[in-house]
Amino acid sequence: MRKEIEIFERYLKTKNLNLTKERKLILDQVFSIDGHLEADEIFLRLKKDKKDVSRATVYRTLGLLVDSGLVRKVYLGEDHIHYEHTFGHTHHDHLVCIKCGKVIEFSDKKIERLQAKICQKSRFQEISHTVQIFGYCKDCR
Amino acid sequence: MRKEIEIFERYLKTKNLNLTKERKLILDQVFSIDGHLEADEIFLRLKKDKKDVSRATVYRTLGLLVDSGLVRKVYLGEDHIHYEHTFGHTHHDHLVCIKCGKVIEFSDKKIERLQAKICQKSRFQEISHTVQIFGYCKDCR
DNA sequence: GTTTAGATTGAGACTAAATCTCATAGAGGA
DNA sequence: TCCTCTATGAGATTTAGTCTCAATCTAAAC
Repeated sequence: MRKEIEIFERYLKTKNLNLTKERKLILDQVFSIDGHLEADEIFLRLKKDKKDVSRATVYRTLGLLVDSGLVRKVYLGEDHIHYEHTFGHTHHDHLVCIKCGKVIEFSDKKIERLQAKICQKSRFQEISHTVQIFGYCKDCR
Repeated sequence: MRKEIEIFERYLKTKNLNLTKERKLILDQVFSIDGHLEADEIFLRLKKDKKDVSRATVYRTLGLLVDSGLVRKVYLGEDHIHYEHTFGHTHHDHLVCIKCGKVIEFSDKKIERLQAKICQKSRFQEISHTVQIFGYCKDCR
C-alpha cells in the first residue's frame, strides 16, 4: 500500500474518521497529478473515469488532505485556490509567469532560515509559508 | 495635490483614460485606510458617506490601481483578495495568524536579495512578490 | 446477527466574490 | 455642434466554494 494512503488513514483515525471509497478515489486522483491542481479538476477527472464523487465530497476531502499535511494550498495569482501534494516532494516555492502562466518551482534553504529567524523575533509559530514571485519567465520577458 | 493622485492621473493618461470623480473617490478611500482592505469594504464605506459608486466601478478602479503600481493584491489565506497600498509604504510581507487572523508585517533585505538571485538563475524578470507565513501569533500559540 | 450512534454521501440550494452586459451619460477633440 | 470613445450603474451572470438534509453506511457494542 502506498505510503500516502497509510498516512491519510492514520490521520483520519486520529479524528475518528474512515478512509472511505470516495476519499480513496480522491486521494489517488490527487497523487496521480504532478504539479498544481484545482478542486474542480479532480471532480471532472473522476467524472470522466465514471467514478462519480460529488463536488461537496471533493472539497471536503481536499480539506482533510490539507489538514493531514499531505497536500497544501497555494495561491498562484488566479481567482481560485490551487493545491499541490507535499508528500514525496521537498518543500518549494514558486515563480509565476504573469504572461503565459507557467509556474517554476524553486527552493532555498537560506531563505527558509531567514524566515525562521523572523518568526522567532515576533514569537510567531510558523505552520507553513508560501512565497510567490510574479513576473515574466525567460520566454516571455 | 497629493502625490498618489498625480501618479494615478499620469498612469491613466498613458492609457488614454480620465481621472473621473468616481475614480478619485475610490483612490481617496483606498489611501485613507491603513493596512489591508477588501473591495467590498471600499464599496460600503463610500455608500455610507453617501458617495455612491457602483460595485463594478470599485472593482474596475482597483484593477487600475493595481496596474498603476499604487496598490497591490495580497493573499491572506481567506477566500477573497485583499489589497494594500504600496505607495508611501516600504515593501513588506506578512505573518498571518491562522487563529485570530492578525497580520503582522515584516521586511527583510536579505530575503529580497536571495529572491533576486533566484530569479537571475532562471532568467526570470520579477515584477512583484509576496511572502506569507501562516501560523500562530504569540497570543494564540 | 442486531442495534445504534455517529460518520458519510450526493443533489441541489445557497452564498459571496467578482465580472459582464448594455443602455445611458459624459468628455474632449475636430 | 458633432462624433467618437470613455465611463458608469443596475442588475444579470458566472464561478468557487459551502451548506442542508435525507438517505446510507460503518463499526463497535451487545
